[in-house]
Amino acid sequence: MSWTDERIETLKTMWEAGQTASQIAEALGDGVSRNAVIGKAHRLGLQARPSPVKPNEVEVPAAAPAAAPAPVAPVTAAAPPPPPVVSEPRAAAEPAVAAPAPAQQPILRSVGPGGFLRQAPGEQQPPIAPAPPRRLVPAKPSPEIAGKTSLLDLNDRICKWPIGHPGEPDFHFCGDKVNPGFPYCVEHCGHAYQAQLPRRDRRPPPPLPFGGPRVR
DNA sequence: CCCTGATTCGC
DNA sequence: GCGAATCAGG
Repeated sequence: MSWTDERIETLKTMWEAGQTASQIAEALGDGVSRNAVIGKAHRLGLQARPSPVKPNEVEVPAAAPAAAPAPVAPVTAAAPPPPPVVSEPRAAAEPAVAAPAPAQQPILRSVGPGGFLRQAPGEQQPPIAPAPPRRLVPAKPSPEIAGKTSLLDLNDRICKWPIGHPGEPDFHFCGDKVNPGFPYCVEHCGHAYQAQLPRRDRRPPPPLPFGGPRVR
């Protein structure tokens, strides 16, 4: 796949929104690597953005007046404006009730009242999986959702648990790192994969993140 | 280890 | 122009 205008625009927008190169690469899909994104971003001229390995360029050789570049601000040059870095709370793990979520050393599997084993996720389908929203997929990433985990940011390793409701301005996804092998993070796996009680004893409907009355 | 962006360089 | 390889910091 080549760099079409749309893909370049997506790259630009996401890059400027502070998305990482990996996120952009996976959002673009089609085997676009992180390096491809970075390379293209640089070629497009849009670079900047704090790099972990490029903190600053101190320019104080001092004793070289002839080769010294022009002074910048004669008056108060000691405080350059801070870069507009929107520190992205990409993993706002809810403090919550500290769900233990004992990983999965043995396969995560619940036992029903009759003593039968339930299927573990991965063996078939999750019993309760939030349905993805239909429609309402912004064609262009908008700055409104910058910082939030939008649909564009979904990939194989971040939690796809929806936060809020589709259509709401702040609708986004959890975005935390997934519990490996699951589509959700450890905490939300605990919400998604619950042992089902027999139908007779199950009065309240399952806590679907979509559809049902507002959770949280 | 994982992650990040920057740079290089052969294609 | 492109992007894998590589580098280097967190």
